[in-house]
Amino acid sequence: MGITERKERDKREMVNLILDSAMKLFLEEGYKNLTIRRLAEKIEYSPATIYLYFKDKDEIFLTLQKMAFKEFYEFQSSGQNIEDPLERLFVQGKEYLRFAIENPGYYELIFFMTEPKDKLREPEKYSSELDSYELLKSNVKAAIDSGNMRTTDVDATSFALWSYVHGMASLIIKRGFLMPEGYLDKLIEKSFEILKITFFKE
Amino acid sequence: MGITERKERDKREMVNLILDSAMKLFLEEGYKNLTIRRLAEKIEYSPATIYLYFKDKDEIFLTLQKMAFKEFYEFQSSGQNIEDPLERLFVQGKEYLRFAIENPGYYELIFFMTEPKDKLREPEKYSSELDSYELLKSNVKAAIDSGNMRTTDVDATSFALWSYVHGMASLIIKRGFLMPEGYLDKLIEKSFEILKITFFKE
Amino acid sequence: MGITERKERDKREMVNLILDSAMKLFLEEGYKNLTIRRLAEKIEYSPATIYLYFKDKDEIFLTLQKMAFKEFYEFQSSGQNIEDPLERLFVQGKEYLRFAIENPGYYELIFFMTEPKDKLREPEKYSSELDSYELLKSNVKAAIDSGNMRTTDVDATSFALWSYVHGMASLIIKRGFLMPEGYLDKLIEKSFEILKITFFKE
Amino acid sequence: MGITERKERDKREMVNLILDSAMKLFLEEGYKNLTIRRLAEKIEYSPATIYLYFKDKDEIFLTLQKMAFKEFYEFQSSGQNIEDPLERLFVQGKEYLRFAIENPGYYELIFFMTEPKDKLREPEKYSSELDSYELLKSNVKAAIDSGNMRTTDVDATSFALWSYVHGMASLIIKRGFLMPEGYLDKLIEKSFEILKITFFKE
DNA sequence: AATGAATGAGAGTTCATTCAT
DNA sequence: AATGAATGAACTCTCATTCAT
Repeated sequence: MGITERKERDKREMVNLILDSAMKLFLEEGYKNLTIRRLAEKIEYSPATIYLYFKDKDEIFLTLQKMAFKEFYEFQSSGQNIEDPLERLFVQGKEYLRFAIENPGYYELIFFMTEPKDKLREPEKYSSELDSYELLKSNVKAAIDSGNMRTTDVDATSFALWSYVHGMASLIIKRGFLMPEGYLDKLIEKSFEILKITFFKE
Repeated sequence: MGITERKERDKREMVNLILDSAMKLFLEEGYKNLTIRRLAEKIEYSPATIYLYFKDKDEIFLTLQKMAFKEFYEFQSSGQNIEDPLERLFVQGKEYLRFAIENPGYYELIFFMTEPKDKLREPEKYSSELDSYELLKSNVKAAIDSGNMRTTDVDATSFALWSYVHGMASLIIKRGFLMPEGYLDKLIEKSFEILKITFFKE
Repeated sequence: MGITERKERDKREMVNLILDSAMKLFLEEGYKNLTIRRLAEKIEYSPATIYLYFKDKDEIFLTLQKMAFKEFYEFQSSGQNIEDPLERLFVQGKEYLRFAIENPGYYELIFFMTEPKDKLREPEKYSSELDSYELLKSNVKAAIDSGNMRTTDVDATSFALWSYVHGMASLIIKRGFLMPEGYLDKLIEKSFEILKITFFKE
Repeated sequence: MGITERKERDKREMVNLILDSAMKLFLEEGYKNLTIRRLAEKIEYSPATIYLYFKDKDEIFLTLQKMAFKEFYEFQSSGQNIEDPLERLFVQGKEYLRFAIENPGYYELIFFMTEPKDKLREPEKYSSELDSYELLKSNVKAAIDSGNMRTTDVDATSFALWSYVHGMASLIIKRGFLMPEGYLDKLIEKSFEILKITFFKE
C-alpha cells in the first residue's frame, strides 16, 4: 500500500493497457495496421509514451506472442487431472479447439505469424510449445499403453492427433465461412465423434 | 492475326509477366517486400506502367491468390482417375501434402494470408476452393458407399480428413523445426499409415 | 535539343537546386538544421521528391563536401602559371585565403565538418586535398631551389606555410568578430607582408 | 558551516557533477550524443533533475565552452614568467600546440563548435579568449621592442603568430592522417625551428 | 503504351522539456 | 530536492498512387 507499490501497479496497468490494445488492434485490423501511432491513439496517449514501457514495436509484438504461448499451454494443461487416458486425450483435444475458436488472435499469433523477423525470435519463446508437445506425447503414450488405441506408434500418433485438431482449428478460423452458419457446432461435435470412432478401439 | 488480336496477346503477355514476377517476389521475399517499386524494377518497367494493367496492388495480390487456388485444384484433381474409392482418397491426401510441402508459398497464399483486408475479398476467389471441397466430399461419399469406412457421415468425414491433412501440412510448413531433421519423411509415411488404420476398416 | 537532353538538363537543374539550397541551409542554420524537411520546404517540393535525386541525407552532404574539395583545388591551381616561384607561392596563399573568406561554407565543409560518420567517408574524397598538398610542396620546392627562402626543408616549410594561411583563414571565419570591422582587409594585407618578410630573404 | 552554506556547497557539487559528466560525454561521444537523457543516465539522476541546475541544454554547453576557454587561458599563462621576450613567445607557442594536441576536445569546443546558435552566444564567454589575445599582443610587443624580431607591427605580428600556431593545431587535429605516422613530432619540432628562423632575427 | 516526376500519408523513433507529486 | 510520467515536435525514410507528357 506504499507509494512504490502503487506506482508499480500503475506501471503494470499501463503495460497491460498497451498490450491489450495492441492485441485488439492486431485482431481487428491485422498486423499491418498495428502501428505505434494507431496504438497510441487507441490508448489515448502520445506515441512517445509507448516507448516508456517498451523498447520498440518488436518488443510489444514479441510480448504478445509470448503471452499467447503461455496462455495456450495453461489452457491445455487444464484437463490434465482426468484419470482415464482416452478421456484425457479427448477432453484436451476439445479444449485445444475451444481455445483456438475463443482466442483466434492468440492462435494466429502462435501458429500463423512469422513477422517480426525470425532472427529476433528467441527460442525460449517456443519452450511452451515444446512443453505442449511433450505433454501430448506423454498422454498419447498412456492411451496407447492402456491398450485401447488402434495405433501403436507414440510419435506418429501424437503428430496425427495434433495435426487433426490443429487442422480443424485452422480451417475454422481461416475458412469458417465455408461452413454454413450455425452448423459449425454440430460439425465440431461430429468431428470429435469421428476422432473417437477412428482412433479409439471398438 | 489482326492488330486487335496482337494487341490483346501483348496485353496478356504483359499481365503474365507482372503476375509471374510478383509471384516470384512474394515467394522469395515475402509479402512485406512485394512492393510496386520492386515489382517494377524486376520487370524493368516503370511503376506507373503496372497501373495500366492492374487497378491497384490488391488486385495483383488477389490474382496471385486465385492463381494459387487454381494450381492447387488442378494438382488435387490429378489422382481423380483412380478407380478404388479408398485408394483415390488416400492418394489425393498424399498429393495434397506433397503440393503443400513442395509449394509452401502457394500454400501460404491460399491458407495463411489474410491481407489484403477481408472486405476486399471477392467470394468468387474461393470457387476453386469450394470445387476442391466438393470434389473431396464426392470422393468421401464414394468411399463410404463402398462400405469400407469406419465413418458414415459424409460432411463430417470430409471435414475430418481435410483437417487431418491440412493440419499436417500446416505443422510441417510452419513448425518443421519441431521435427528431428531427416525424420520428417518417415513421420509423414507413418501418419498416412495411421490415416489408413483409423479411417479405413480392418 | 531532343527530349532526352531536355530531361537530363532538368534533372541536373533539380540536383543543383537541391545542392545549392542544402548549402544555403547549412551556412545559415548549421548542420543540425539541415534537415530533409526544411530542405524540401526551401525548394518548395515534398520531402519524398528529394529522394528521387539522392539516396539519402548522407549522400547529399557527401556531395556537398566533394564539391567543396573540388572547387577548392581548382581555385588553388589558378595561380599555377606564374613563373616566379616566390610570387607563385605568395599569390596562391592569397588566393587560398580569398577562397576561404568568400566561401566560408565550402571551407567549413572541408576543414571543420566531421559528420556524417567517418566510416561513410570515402578516401577518394580526400584525393583533391592530397593533390593540393602535393602541389604546394612542389611549389615550395621550387621556391627553396631558387635560393630565396630562409628555410630549406621542403616538408616542414610546406606544413608551416599551409598552417600559417589555414590558421588565418580559420581565425577569420570563426573568430572574425575579434577583428575590428573594416580592419580585416588591412590585417590580411599586413599578414601577407609579414609572410614575405619572414619567409623570403632580404 | 550553517545550513545555507551546506546547501550551497551541495548545489555547487551537483553543478560540477553535471558539467564534468557532460564534458566527458562530449569528449567521448561527440556533440551529437551529448543528450540530456544520456547525461542523466551518466550522473544517475533523472533528466528532470538536470533542469533544477541548468535552464536548458544550451546553458550546459555554453558553460562547457567557457570552462574550456578558461582552462586554455591558464595553460597559456604558464610560461609567462620567462624573462627573455623571444623565449617567452616561443615557449608559449609550443605550450599552445601541446594543449591542443593533448586536449583536442577542449580545442574543438573553443575553436570549432558553432552550435548552439550564435545568437545565443554571450560575448562574455569570449573574455578569456580576448584576455589570451591581449596577453599574446603584450608579449609580441615586448619581443618587438627587444629589437630581435623581423617584424614591427604588433597587431599584425600577433595575428600572424596566432594564425601560424593555430593553423598547425587545426591541421594536426583534423588532418593528422595526412602526416606520416611517427613523423608528426619531428614535423612539429621543425615547424618551430622555422618559426624561429623566420620571425626572429639572425 | 509508357513513364518521369511528384506527392500525401504515414511508418518507427528520439529529443528537450514540463509538471504534478 | 528529486522524479516518474508524459508529450509536442521533430527526425529520416518508404509506400502506393497519380498525372501530364
